[in-house]
Amino acid sequence: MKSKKQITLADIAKKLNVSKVTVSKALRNHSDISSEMKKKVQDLVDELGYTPNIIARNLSAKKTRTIGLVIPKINHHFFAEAIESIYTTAQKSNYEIIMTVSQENVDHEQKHIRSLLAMRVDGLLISVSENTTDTEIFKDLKKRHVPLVFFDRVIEGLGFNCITSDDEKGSYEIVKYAIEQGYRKIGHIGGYNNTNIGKARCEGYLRALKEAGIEPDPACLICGGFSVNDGYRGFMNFYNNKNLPQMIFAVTFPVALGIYRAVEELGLNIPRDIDVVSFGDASYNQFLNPSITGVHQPAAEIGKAALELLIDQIEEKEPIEEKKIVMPVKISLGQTCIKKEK
Amino acid sequence: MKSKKQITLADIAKKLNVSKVTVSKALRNHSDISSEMKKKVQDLVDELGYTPNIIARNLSAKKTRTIGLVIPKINHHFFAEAIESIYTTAQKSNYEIIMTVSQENVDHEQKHIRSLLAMRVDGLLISVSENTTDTEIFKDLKKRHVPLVFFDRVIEGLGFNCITSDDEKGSYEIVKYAIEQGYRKIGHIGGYNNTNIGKARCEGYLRALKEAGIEPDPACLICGGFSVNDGYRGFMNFYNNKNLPQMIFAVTFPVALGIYRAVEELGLNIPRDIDVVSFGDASYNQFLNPSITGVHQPAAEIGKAALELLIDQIEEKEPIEEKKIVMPVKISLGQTCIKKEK
DNA sequence: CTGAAAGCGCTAACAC
DNA sequence: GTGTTAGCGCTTTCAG
Repeated sequence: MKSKKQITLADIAKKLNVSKVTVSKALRNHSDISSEMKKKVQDLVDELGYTPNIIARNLSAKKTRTIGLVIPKINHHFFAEAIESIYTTAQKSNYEIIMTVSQENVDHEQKHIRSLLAMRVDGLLISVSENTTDTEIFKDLKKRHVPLVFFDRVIEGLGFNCITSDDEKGSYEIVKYAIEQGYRKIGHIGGYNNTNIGKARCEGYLRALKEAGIEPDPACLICGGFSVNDGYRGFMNFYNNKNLPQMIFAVTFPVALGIYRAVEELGLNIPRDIDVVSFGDASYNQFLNPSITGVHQPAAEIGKAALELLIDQIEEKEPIEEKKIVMPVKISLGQTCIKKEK
Repeated sequence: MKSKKQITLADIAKKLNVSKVTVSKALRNHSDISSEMKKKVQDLVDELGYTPNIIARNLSAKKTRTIGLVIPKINHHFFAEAIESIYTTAQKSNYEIIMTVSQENVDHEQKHIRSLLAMRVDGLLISVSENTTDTEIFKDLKKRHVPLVFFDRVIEGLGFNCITSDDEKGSYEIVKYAIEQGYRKIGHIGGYNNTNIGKARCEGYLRALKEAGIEPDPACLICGGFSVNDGYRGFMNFYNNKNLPQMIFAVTFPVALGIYRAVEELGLNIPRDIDVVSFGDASYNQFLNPSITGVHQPAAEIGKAALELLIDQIEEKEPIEEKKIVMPVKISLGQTCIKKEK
């Protein structure tokens, strides 16, 4: 802000022949100040276009009413929706959000956390990158009593509150559903097992298979990331190994899109040649060709709940005890995974 | 941050029996300080887990290396992509972004601008809401010499730099293309004419019609917003008035999706009963049924260019003279708007 | 190479 | 009601 000169409290105090304190209080509508004084101050403020310096205020207040948000990606329907909801919620509660994007990169993630700490945010809302395995930095945050809530991609056991979808159950149910439709050879293009969601979704998948008496075939299980490219690569992998399952359970919606891309490139067809279900969805799913049957994730609710929990923690100053909130999910039917005639 | 007690420069200075200044300089790797001293400082910093207080630094530096970003929506492919690119660019240039979302609401927009100003961001990157008509606040920013760049949804003539897609030309070309495919009765579900993009896209549409000797039919032109719901409502409007064109040019990709939704609900079919082209696209467009033929917008490039321009302005302190950058667009073919046999 | 002093703009605590 | 004093944590002169 390289204006000619920022107007300060002192400027307007001088013009009014009062002290800075009077002006400061008047601005914050303090009961100390007479209403005439308040009016005089307000008028001058409007006239001069004075904008209070929040930085100075925060410095002396030692809090910022600001939340640091760390997410792996923006351009992914789940996160876009969660973020939007976090912003809406923050606005209602009069908090500012400083969002940072790790791009699934651990170094960025750590750098961002440090920046946010340096900016003295009142708390942190984090969804970790797919490569985050080192928990040192979080243990350190715990030691420093930094209010922190993990959402979606969480790290348990560190004493922080976590909010996730019911990953295991959702996965179990969608795979069970596929089995009920007559599919037997069901593959999984999954995430990394070091992430809670990668692991839980894989476990749900395996549980459904076992429960149906289907022996899981390791060759049908590919682990990688959560992006479109990971889905693409995963499918190509199956294809090149001449090991196409009948049905693939994609760990995320973007992974499913990656499968779609690969399938299209290869001149194959869904569901004729290969069928797909996924964990997670998108508002435009209904317009896909074919639309995907999958697990609907309450992204907005998760974002909102995470922020509210964090704010409680910040404001009520309660001792932080690890609490895990699991949001229910449900299957949403599309044009894939239709009953298979044997 | 309600830690037991934040460690400050003074703490580490005392432990080292030197002054705060020495520590401060050592931390910023100032040439004044001996390397032994620097090492001692660094070691203690690591040991104590000291995190510098950026707020205090910013207060005395009178700048923040922070950019304020104001956008109307997140969950819209254009913005999601632009934001992602802005964040990546910011990271490279070592700037922090504070993003705010107006939700297409003018009051929020103004409130956010004021907050960002109060936070003393070094500059502002803005894409205005669809309802923004009052330019007072921007004139005020101009008076205060606040570095500001508009992108996509811009306000011209105020002396700020603007970056947009080539809205008029892109619209002209897609409509011209539709005409070449044999469509004559072409409608437009457009945005508000008080926005640059709504206006320019409508103008391009009209120019193409006129050039082809087609008299524009006012009944085929519906103005509204840029969202999925606006597309839905627009289409229902046509339908209820029993005035369906052969082809609709949607002002944005979400508007096109709204049309898709309405069409599906009514049991109609694209392109059998009604055809659609749109301005803007999405990475998942290729998987839509049918995929849309439309104008491809370089969202990431626009975001990047906007931020770079802003940073130049902030750092070079050049006098700000209005500059308008128009990014070229191109038609991307999908499954709609296929040659029509008369 | 190091440090003392002053100040960034605001607020809390306590007088007057 | 209003003002004085004393910081918040850091940086920038400018002496030493």
